[in-house]
Amino acid sequence: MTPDPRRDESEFLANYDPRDYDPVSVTVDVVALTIRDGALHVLLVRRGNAPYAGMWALPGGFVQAGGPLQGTEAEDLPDAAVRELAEETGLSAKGGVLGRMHLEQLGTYGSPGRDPRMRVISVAYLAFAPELPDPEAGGDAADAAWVPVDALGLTESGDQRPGTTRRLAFDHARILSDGLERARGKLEYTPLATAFCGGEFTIPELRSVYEAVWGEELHAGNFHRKVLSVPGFVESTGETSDRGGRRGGPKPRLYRPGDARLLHPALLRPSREEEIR
Amino acid sequence: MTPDPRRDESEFLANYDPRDYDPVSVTVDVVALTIRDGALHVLLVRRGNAPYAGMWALPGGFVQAGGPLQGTEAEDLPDAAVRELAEETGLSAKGGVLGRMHLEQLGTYGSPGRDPRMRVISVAYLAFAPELPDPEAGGDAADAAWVPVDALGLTESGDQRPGTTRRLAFDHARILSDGLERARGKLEYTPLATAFCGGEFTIPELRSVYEAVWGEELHAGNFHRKVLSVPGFVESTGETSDRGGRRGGPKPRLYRPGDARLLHPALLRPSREEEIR
DNA sequence: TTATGTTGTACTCATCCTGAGATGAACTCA
DNA sequence: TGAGTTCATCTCAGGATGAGTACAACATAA
Repeated sequence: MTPDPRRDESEFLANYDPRDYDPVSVTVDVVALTIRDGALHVLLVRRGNAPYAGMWALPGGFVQAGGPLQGTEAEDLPDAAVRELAEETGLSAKGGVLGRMHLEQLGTYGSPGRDPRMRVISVAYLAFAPELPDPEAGGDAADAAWVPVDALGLTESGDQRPGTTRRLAFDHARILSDGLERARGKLEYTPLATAFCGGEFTIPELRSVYEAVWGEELHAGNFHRKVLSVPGFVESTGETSDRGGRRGGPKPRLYRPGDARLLHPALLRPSREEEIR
Repeated sequence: MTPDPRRDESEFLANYDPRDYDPVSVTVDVVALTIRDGALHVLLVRRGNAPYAGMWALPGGFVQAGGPLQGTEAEDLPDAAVRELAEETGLSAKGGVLGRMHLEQLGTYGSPGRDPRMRVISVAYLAFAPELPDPEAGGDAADAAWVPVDALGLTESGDQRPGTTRRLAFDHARILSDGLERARGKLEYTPLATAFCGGEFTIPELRSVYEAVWGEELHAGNFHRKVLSVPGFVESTGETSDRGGRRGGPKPRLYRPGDARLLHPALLRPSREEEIR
């Protein structure tokens, strides 16, 4: 049940006055992940003003509520996430890469006191992107960059280790930790690792995505067999890659994402044994 | 990044006026599931007033923002979920069953127009409860009841089949569908099925939980072997059940929930094959 | 050119997990 | 007493997995 049902609709609207209510702000924050140089990176912006001036934060901002006061259109939550991402990266929201990128809701963070100024409920989104250009600081940000997640010193409990230079504002260390754990899990039972690659990729490239997200090396032969045996994971293009920069070996074959939405059987990560309880 | 960082904190608070902003309301809705007579039930309340008067809805309501206008304490989101559940069931929130019940965030629903009155962002929670007494309609509800989910005619796309008598208000059919799918998945890789049982249970009782949630019969022998072989899923009490009502056979042994938080290896549901793409 | 090291792909093999069925003992009900 | 049901365990075949091996294709250095 959503708001107060004790008045009927027209009566409610006639009697409603926002001044009767304590204000709650709703924002979206985006955990945008990509692979650069074989390492997992997250998009961060640097805050120019208090609170948390100089610290880094996830890109995000207000959801446009829709109404007469600001004169904005009401905006759906995923649209707000893409808009905020576009404002920070300088990429176009609709036609470009951002429109085809994988985006899913991560969770909502609303503890009292998570923003020192006022009550803020933040809906976090998780995005998987292929390699994108360096962002241009825009909007409210003093700076914006793809940052290797290993450089943030995240602990399992959602904090940052003491001594980490890049500190995260608000509860964004927790949100990012949750996003990383979600990403690690998603790679197990969905084909979303292909969302980190471009339109075509080789099996070794796909393997390097898994290794970057999971943080451990995988057995090349078994990975190859597994990917090709799961129906709908990838489909062959018939071509071979001529990308340079490799240190030897035959030209790897090229593949496209398949049409499966779930991997069956799943690709379970080896380290899962230890973190069971 | 959360709100406007262009002013510092004290300046922001001095200049902040909620009348400058279009209002957004934040509610929590709860998908509370339990097993009754071997069938999966969800807690629903019947709306007494417009909009959607006479229709059924998930229990829920406003989050207390905290502030001078209503004079309420700021309330964390899970606390709001438990409070709303307590108001509908008549059970005590803190000490009783509701305090020990499994509760997790399901997702946030904020499409413009999902509430005809105003912009409402709803944070949905998912609860697994052991068998609870019939609820007493309280708070805003005209009626409250545990309803078999099969009687709601839910389709995979989150709608209700035409001809279903109990219609769900707002987008609650979608929220409930998402909650059911989450529950089905959770049973695969977590020991949360035990949250539907009381403190002690038999393997056949646990199996009936899986069968009710997954909607398919399981092989008794294989299920037994699997549950006992997964480390930390259940631990024996050494006792046997003397519960009546069974149609024959030896007295089953009693078990307690174990200390595992994840099932490894997982208990995969057989029907997963068909819904892969 | 040759030698060396690296990489992509394919194969083997022992082990584990799973699904399907069978068995026997314990219990209820007619 | 007999028939039917249920709990618990066992067997067996097939599939999936982890670890290792093999070899050709390629880059680079000697």
